[in-house]
Amino acid sequence: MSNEKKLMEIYRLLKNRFGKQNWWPSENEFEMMVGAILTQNVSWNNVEMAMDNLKKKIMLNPLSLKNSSLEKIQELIKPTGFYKQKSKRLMRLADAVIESGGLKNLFQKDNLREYLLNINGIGPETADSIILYAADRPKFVVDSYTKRIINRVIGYEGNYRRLQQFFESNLRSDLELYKEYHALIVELGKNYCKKEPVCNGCPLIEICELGKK
DNA sequence: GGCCAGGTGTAAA
DNA sequence: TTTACACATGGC
Repeated sequence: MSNEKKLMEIYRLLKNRFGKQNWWPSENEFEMMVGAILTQNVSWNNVEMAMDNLKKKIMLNPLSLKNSSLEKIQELIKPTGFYKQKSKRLMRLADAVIESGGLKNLFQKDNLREYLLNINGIGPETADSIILYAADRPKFVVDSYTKRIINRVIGYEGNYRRLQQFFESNLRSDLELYKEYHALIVELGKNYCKKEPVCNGCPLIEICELGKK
C-alpha cells in the first residue's frame, strides 16, 4: 500500500472510531494562541485550569496581558507548569499581536510562520498550531504523538520537518482534513500507542506493523 | 511515589 | 546536525 493510501486509511479508521473532533477547543483566535503556548509539554487538563483563572481576571486579550505583570500572570497560569517561562512567552505573544496591529494583520502576513518562529518561546509545533487553528491555513501539525504513531504504524522516522513533509506531500492540502487529522492523532495517542504500547482495542491494529519485526 | 503530559531554548558534542 | 538538559504542576 502506498504511503498516500496508508495515511488516508489511518485517517478513516481514526475518524470512524473517534468521530469529529472540532479542534481547537477555544472561544476565539487569541485564546487559541494562549492555549497553544500553555499546553507545551503539559496535558490539556492543566491548561483548562489556567484558562479559567485567566478568564476570571479578564486576562485573555493582548492588552490586558501586556498591561499586567509577569508575577500576576505566573500566579494565574501556575497549573500548566513552567510558569516563569510561559508568562514571558505570553507577554511576547501579546506584544507581537499588538505590534502587528491586531490578529487580522498578524494572520495576513505572508511570512507568518517565520514571524511566529522568531518569537522566543514559539517553536515549530506552536507556530503551526496557530497557523492551522487560528489563522485557518492548511499546515500539518506534528507533535510527539505523531512521531511515535507514524513510527510504530508505518515505520517512518524523522525530525519535525521531515514528518511534516511526509504528511503534506502525501495528503491533499485541505484545512479541515489537517485540523481533524492532528486532533484525531492526539485522541489516539492519549489512549493507545503510548510509550509502553497499548494495542488492545487500537483502531489502527490492522495496519500497524508493530510486532512484524 | 514515580511516570507522564498536545515543547522550547540553550549549550555542547 | 544531533543530543542532553532545565523548565514545574497535576492526574493516575
